[in-house]
Amino acid sequence: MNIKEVAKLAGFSKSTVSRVLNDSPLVTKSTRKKVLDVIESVGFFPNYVARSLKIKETKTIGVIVPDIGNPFYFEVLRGIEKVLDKKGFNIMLCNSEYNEKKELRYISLLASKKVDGIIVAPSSEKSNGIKNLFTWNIPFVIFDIPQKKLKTNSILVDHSQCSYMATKYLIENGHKNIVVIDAFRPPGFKSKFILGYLKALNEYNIPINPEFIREALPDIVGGYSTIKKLITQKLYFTGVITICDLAAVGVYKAANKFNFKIPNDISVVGNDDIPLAKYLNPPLTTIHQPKYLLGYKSAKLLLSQIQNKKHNDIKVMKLDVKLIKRCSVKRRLENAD
Amino acid sequence: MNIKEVAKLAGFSKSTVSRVLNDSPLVTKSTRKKVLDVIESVGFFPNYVARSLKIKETKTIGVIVPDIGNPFYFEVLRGIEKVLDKKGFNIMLCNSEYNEKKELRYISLLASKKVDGIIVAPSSEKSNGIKNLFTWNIPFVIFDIPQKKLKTNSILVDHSQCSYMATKYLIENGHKNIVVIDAFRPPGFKSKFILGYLKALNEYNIPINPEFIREALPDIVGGYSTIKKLITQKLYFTGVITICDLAAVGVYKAANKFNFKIPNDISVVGNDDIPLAKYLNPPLTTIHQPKYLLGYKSAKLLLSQIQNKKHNDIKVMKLDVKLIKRCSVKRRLENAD
DNA sequence: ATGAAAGCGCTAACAC
DNA sequence: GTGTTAGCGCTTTCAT
Repeated sequence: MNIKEVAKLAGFSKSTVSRVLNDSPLVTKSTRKKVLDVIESVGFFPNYVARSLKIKETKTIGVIVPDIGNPFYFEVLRGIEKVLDKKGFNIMLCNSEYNEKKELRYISLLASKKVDGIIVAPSSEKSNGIKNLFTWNIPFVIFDIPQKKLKTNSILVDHSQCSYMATKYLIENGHKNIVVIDAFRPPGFKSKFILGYLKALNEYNIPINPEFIREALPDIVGGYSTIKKLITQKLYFTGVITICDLAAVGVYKAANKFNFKIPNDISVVGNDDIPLAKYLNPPLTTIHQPKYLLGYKSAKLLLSQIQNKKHNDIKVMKLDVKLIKRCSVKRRLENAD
Repeated sequence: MNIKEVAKLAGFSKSTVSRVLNDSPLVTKSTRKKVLDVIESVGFFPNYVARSLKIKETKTIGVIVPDIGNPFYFEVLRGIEKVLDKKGFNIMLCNSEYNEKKELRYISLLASKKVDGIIVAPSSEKSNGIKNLFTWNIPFVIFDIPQKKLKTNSILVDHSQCSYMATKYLIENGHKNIVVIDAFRPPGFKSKFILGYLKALNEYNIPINPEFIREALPDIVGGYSTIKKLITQKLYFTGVITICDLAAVGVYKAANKFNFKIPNDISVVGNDDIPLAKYLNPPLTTIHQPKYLLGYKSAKLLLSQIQNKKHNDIKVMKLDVKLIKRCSVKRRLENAD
C-alpha cells in the first residue's frame, strides 16, 4: 500500500494525498476528509525512507557512547531522549566500546544512513572519527571528552576540576598517599584528570609518586584490577580517586577481596555520581556531574545547529560539578604516615 | 556526490559503480580498482536511504524499552547490541516510559521508518501496539512481558517462578508478613508475579493480607513510596519482595528514612540482579535473571525470523532464574509474630 | 484547489 | 563485463 493506491481509491492524485499527509493548507476540507477516510480504512502509513530520500532529512540522530553498560551514559541518554522525542526525532544508539575503529565504523554508517546529526562521547581525546564529521559536514556535538586541537560544539565538564576537588578533599582529611585511577589516554596526552590531581598535590606540597598514577578501563573491572595490582605490589596508599563511579565500585570490590575496609583502610572518592552511588556500601563520596543536563543540553545544541544551518559559530559549554560528601572517606590523624 | 558523479569520473556507468559497491563478482579487477580509486579520492560514501528504498531493507532494528533508566534494560541492550552489530544492524532506541500511547507512537514511527524488525519489552500485558505489529506484518520479538491472549515470538522469564522463590525464601527464614511490590498491571489482569507469591503463601498456610499486595512503578520512587505508605499506615510487615531491584533500592531508601534497619527490621528480596545489587548496603538478596542472554537471544531470534521470512512458526523461550542469597534477608525466630 | 511530471540516489532486470 | 533503463515511494515545482 502506497500513496498512489490511496490516491486511486480516494479518486485524487498522488500530490493531493501527499498534501493531506503533510497538512498542506491547499486542500479543501472535503477532499481532506475523503483522503483521510481511505487512509484510515486501509490502514495506510507513509514510507519515511522514500520521504527522507526526497527531502534529505531523516529525523533521526545518531548517539555514540563508549560503554552502553555505564549508568553515566544512561543518564545522559535520558536527557537526550527527552528533547529529541519531543521534536519527533529518533535515536540511533551505537556503542563504541572505547574502540576507535568501531567508533569510526559507526560514524561512517550513520553518515551513510543520513542521520540529521550526531551526538558523541568520543572514545578518546584524539578521535579520527570526529575529524571525519567535520569534513563530511555533518552537524554534531561532543560531550564528556573534548578533542585535542579541535574546536567543536561540545557540552563538557571540567575533569581537572573534578579530580582537583576529589584530591583536595582527601588531602584535607589527612591523606597523603593517594592513588588516581584515570581512563586510558592517548599516548603523550596530558590528561586533565591527572592534571587536577597533581595541582592539588602541589598546593599541599605532597610529593608525587608516579606509581600512584594509573590508567584503566573506566568500569568495575578496571578499578578492581588496578587496586589488585597495587595491593599485590605492596604499595602503601590510603586514598583513591577514580575517573568514574563504576571504577570506584571496582575499588570496593578489590578492597573487599583483600580484606581492606572502606573507608577505614582505603578512602575513595568517585566521579559522576551515578544514581546508585548513595546506596552503595558504604555510600560513595563522589563528584556529582549533571548527567541528565549534559544530555539535555547536547541535544538542544545539536537541534539548534541543525535548524540554523550555521556550522560556523561553534558553542562550547562547561557544566558545573560539585563534591558530594558521603561515607567512603575517613578522616585520618595528622602525621599518621 | 553520488554514484552517478563517481561513474562519470571513473569513466563507467552507474551500474558498474553500484556493482563494485556491492562486491559483485561481475566486474574486472582493473575496473574495480579504477572505481575504488575515485571513490577513495573524492571521499564518496553511498546513500543508504536510497539503497533502502530500492531493496526494501534498512538494516536497522527498533528496540523499545519502558524505562531507559533501569539497569535491567541496559544489560539486555548490551546483549542485543552484541549480535546486531556483528550482523551490521543499527539500533533505533525508544523509551516508552510504561506509557502505552507513547509506545504506540514509537511503533508507528518505526513502521514508517521501515525498520527490518522490532524488539520490545511491552509497556503492559495488553499492549495495542503489539497487536499492530501483527497486522502490519513486521517481524518482532517480545521480551520480559508476555502478551495476554497473543502468541508471539518471545524470550521470557517466568515471573511467577521469581516471586515464588523469593517468597518461599522469606517464609523459610521465618517471615509471615510479607509485602509484595508488583508493577502496575492492566485492570483485571492476574499478575504472574502475584500468583507466585500467593502460591508460596498457600503452600505454607500463611493467610493472605490484601493490604500487602501493592502495585507501583518499577523504579526507586515506586518502591520508596509504597513502603512509605505502608509504614505511615502502621501496617506490620517484616519481609518485602519487589518486581525489580530498583524497587528494592526504593525499599532501602524508605527503610533508611524511617529508621528501619535492613535486614533486621525489614528483609527484602529483589528481582533481576542488576550489576550493582551485590554492592548495595546491604548486598541485595535477589532473583537473578539472565539479562544479557535475554537480549542476546531476542536479537538472534529476530534475525532468524527476518531471514527465514517464516512468520508462521512462533518461538517462545523461557530462560532460567535463580535465587542469589546475599545479605538483605534475616532469619527470624519461629513464632516471633 | 488539484494534477502531471520530474527527480531524490540507488539497484537490478535486461540487452549487448 | 558493462550499459541502458525502469522504478522504489515520496515531494514539489509548474501548469491549469
